[in-house]
Order: sequence, then structure tokens, then C-alpha cells
Amino acid sequence: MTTYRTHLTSDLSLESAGDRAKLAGWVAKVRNLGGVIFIDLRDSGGLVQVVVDPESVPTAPTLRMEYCVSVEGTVRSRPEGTENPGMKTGTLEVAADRIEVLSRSGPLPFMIDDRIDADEQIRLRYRYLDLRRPRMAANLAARSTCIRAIRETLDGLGFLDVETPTLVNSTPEGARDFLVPSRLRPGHFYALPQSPQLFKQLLMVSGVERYYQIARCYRDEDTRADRQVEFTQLDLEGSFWGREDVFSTIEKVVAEVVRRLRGVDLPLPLPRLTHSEALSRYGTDKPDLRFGMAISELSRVFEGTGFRGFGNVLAGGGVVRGINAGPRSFSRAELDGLVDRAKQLGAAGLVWAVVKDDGSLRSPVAKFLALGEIDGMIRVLEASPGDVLLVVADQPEVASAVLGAIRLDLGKPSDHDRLHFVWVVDFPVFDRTDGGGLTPSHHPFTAPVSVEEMRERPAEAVAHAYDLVLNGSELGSGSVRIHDPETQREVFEILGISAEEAESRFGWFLEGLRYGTPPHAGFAIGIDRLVTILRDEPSIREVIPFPKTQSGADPLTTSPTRVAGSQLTELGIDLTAATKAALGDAAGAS
RNA sequence: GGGGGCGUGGUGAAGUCUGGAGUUCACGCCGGCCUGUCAAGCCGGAGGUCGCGGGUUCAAAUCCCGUCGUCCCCGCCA
Repeated sequence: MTTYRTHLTSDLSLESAGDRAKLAGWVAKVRNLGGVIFIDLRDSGGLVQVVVDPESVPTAPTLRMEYCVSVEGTVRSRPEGTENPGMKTGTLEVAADRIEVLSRSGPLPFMIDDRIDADEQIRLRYRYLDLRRPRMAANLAARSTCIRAIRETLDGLGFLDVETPTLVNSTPEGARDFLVPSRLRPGHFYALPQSPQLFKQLLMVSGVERYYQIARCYRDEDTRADRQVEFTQLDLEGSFWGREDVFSTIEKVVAEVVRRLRGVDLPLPLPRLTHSEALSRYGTDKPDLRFGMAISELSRVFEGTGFRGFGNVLAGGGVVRGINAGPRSFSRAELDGLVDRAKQLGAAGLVWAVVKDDGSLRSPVAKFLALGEIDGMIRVLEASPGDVLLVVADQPEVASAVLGAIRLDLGKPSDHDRLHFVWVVDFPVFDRTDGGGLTPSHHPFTAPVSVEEMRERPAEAVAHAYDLVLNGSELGSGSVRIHDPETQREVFEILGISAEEAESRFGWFLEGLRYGTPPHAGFAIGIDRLVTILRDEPSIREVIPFPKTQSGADPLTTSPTRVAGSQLTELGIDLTAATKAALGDAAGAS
């Protein structure tokens, strides 16, 4: 098969018993019994046991863990009673007659073993060893399979894979850009792209009609378990498309990825939920629908209530909402902990109530509630004896956000064995900023459903914008785009971006829109996140070969690093005195 | 920018609350024994500035202050 081998370990089976085999790989384990030596040989296909008998190999070389070796021998079934059912190749072994050490390994910084997790920083420092672990190797393979499934699906649908630049213009809104100084134009900078957005829209102007790209994107923001500064997305756009074309295409892609990585068929079409419904029922725009515990509206139940805690809020335009946390045996301390948690999340308080067998409530506020209110709560929350009910009275967004967070605290499954995809549709065109202004909910190139509505009530206007959510995680976003320069101008105006400013920053793009732009729509899916969930990994870093730490460092290469002063001079860059001082440089030196 | 967790031979953990000799366990490493093991077994051995700096104390892995690294979360992520 190659210069060094005839078989991968995964090629071996009982049917090849009696065959000659030349294997090459790494020593995963040595069991030296004094005469016979067993080696677990690992290659990219898996593991197989190699038997080194002193009669066949009188002068076996010293073998230690992770030595890279070449083995020649005969495939045979294992003697009866020595099979290992825990091993894929556990019914067979390779009887070696020649062993050669191709290269030795020093003592390992940690064991190459899925059962043991070394400190992540050490794993990253020696990532090349970490990636030898079967779980990590499988993650790399899953990532590759995912991208292959995407490409094959989209190639079959007539999409064109087009590359867009990764040295682009910086834009002040959105995430921070990574900047790249220009040597030929000192004082000028490129930015690394946060997404290929404007280029793919121009490709629609170019008549590409169906575009996709596996695109590397960069955002200079703090990382999280599900975010890296550098990440990969499937970026996709179609001309003469509305949102249904986006949905059906993305659903085909996702279903194929899930089929190959999970071996299951996703029921299509995927369910949909409106943005406002997601917020009111789950308190978030990325609801985890693997479990219920939805938020219910209780305001009408408490209309005219004598309980001032609720009555005052209702009178002030607030709402009363609650969740049924189901049958639970919380201690008083645990229930009080939930109240603290609600306060920490910004609610004035939280009312808990346990349904008693006789249909009454055990609750600090039970004595303030009318019988009809208690019955109403039980009816709306579909509560049974033993259920714990949690109620928040506050402004609508606060009540839902707090209950949504507690819902996740109490109910979120810790694994991703089940998959629950949902489209969250009808995002607003704009969100309110803290200062009371408007900011794009998605991005400023998103088409409003109705231009009239956007003009008249911009803060309430609904956009042709949608997210794909999997198990409470935002996988990606998309929208129908604005293809009409006049509408684009109006959006900038509402955002407070003057015509001159829009022209100077996006003029190159806006001009393109003036040359017969087809209606178009598109989407982008975070590949790292998708693979993370499908592999049931706790962090995005587990599916990225060489990820960065929370401080943006790479323990393997030690990047980012300082550069020679001459490089900075060539770029016309001078570090500030404060930076030099922090670096311990003498004044003037760099 | 903020809140929290963690940092102990090469690795993982216990010890820290309640200060008293670098103590313990497992893996790995080195040497020896062992011919059907498979997280092999048995015997012996080496290996640590308890992240770093300062303070309190007769005495600090342990208490206090600071700092660095890392992880989780909030902010942030059009």
C-alpha cells in the first residue's frame, strides 16, 4: 500500500488470517512477559495486537511507548480464550517475524490515552501528541467528514466554491478586527475578515448565483468554550432566492452531515419558531428544545390580585410568568438559592411554590394568593402534586430572560446524544442599544420584511433574518439581503450612518448594487460548533487542531510573539511608551 | 473591564478549611524477574524551589497581599 506497509490495522480481519502483513505505526503499549512480548500497534486505522515470540524474533529491539515502528508478520486468529472483546481487532493478532524501530520517542509529557485528560495547556503545548489520542484523531476525522459532506452536497446542487480575500477592509461596527499593517502604504491597514459577507453579495452581482466557501473568519473578541478568535464557517449565498431556498439548502447540508457523523436521518423540514416566541417561551433567541419547561404567561391569572408583589408589577406594565420545573425535592436552601440566582440575573425576586397533594401550595406567598389564582397557576402550568413552580413578575424581557436562564440551570442535558434543531425566524431588523439608538440585529445588509414597516416603526420591524439553533447553541445565521440600493440607503439612514459616511466606507459595495443586483439570500454555519456538538465535546477547542487559549495564545508556538524593531520600522509602526514600559523595554528601544 | 474555579515529582489526584519534617495514592520513567498478556503482574529505584514575588509566624503547600498562567461565566461576540 505504501513503501512502509501493506495493510492498515483497520484492513485486517479474520478473513485475512494466514496473510502476510507489513504494518507501520506507533507503539501504544508494550506488555513484555519476559519471553513473549505483546505490542498494541496504533496507526490511523486503529489498534492491533502484535505478538513478538522469541523463537520468531530472537533479537527484538527495545520497544517503548510511542516508538514509531515497522512490523512484518502473519495475521492469525488469537488462541481460544485470549480474544479481547473490548478491541475492534480483538479476535486476531499479528505474529511478528521482523520488527524495526523507525524512530524512537523520548519519555512522554503525558499519556496518549483517552481515559486520562492532562491539563489542557500541556495538551496544547504538545498538541501533536494530543492529536494521537483516538478521541482527538476521531475529532479530526469528523471535521474532515463534515466538510466533505458539505462539499459533496453543495457540488451536487450546482454550487460554485469561490474564495474571497482574507486581507480586507476594517469596519468599525461589529466585533473587533484583527489588523494587518500595510508595508507598501504605511499607516494603512488591512483587516482579517469577520465573514465574507460583502464579497459574496458581490458574487451575486457577478452572476455566480450559487456560491459557497469553507471560510476562515476572525474576530478579536474574548473566547469562550464555544468561541475562538479564528474559526471556520460554511458560507453560502444564492441568487433569486428567498428564505425557503436557504432553509431547504441548509437542511440538505445539515442532514447529510448528521447522517455521516451520527448515522441518523434528520426528519425534515426542521421545526421553526419565531424570534418573539423563542424569547417569550424560552427567554432566549437560541432555545434548547431537548426539554420542555417552557415559560408560561400568568399575567391574566393574577389580574386584580391582592398579592402586591405581583399586583404592583402588573400595574406598572410588567408581566407575571412562570415555569413548571416538574417534580423535584428541593430543600429550602436550594429553593432560596434559586431566588438568589434570579436576583443575580436581574429580577426583583422569584416566587417558588410546591404543589401539595390536596392541590394547595407550599410557598412563602401562599397566604397572599386567592384560591382562583392558585388554581389558575396550576392549570396554566399543567402542574401536578409534587411539582415545583417558579414565578417571576417583572418587565417582559426580564421575566423571560431570568426564567430562561433558570430553565437551563435546571433542565439542560449535559450530553448531546439527542439532537434538536430549530430555525428561529423573524428576527427584528434592529435592536436597541443601551443609549436608545438602533443597531442591526443581524447586519445592516439584511432585508426588512416590509420597507414601509421599517420606515414607520423601525424598532419593531421584522427582518428576513433567521438563525439555526442546535441544542441551545447558535449554529449559524442568515438572511435575505437588501438588493436595492435605495433600501440599503434607508437602512443606513435609520442606523444614523450618513450618505457620505456610507459612501466612504461601503461605496465600493453600494456601487456594485447599482448594476442589476439579483434578489439574493444566504447563510453561514459555524463548522467548529456543529462538529463540537455532533461529537458531544465540551469545548470547541477539542475539534480545532491547533486552538488558542483564552488569552489568545498558542502554547505550542508561543504566538503571539514580539517582532524585530526593524519590522515595525518598515511598517511605520512605533509602540507606545506605555507598551514599551509594560514590555520592560528601555525608552526608545524596541 | 468584571465574577468565580484551578496551579503540589513527567502526568492525574489527595493534602490547604483547622500552619508543625516534601507526606500519600495511581500512571509514567529507570533497573531486575516473569512465555498468552491486553490499563499485564511481582520486586527495587530515581524524580518535586508545592506557579512566581512579598508579608504574618518560632514554623507556610496550608493564612494574608500582589502577580502570572489556565479554565468557566458576565460584559463583548454587526
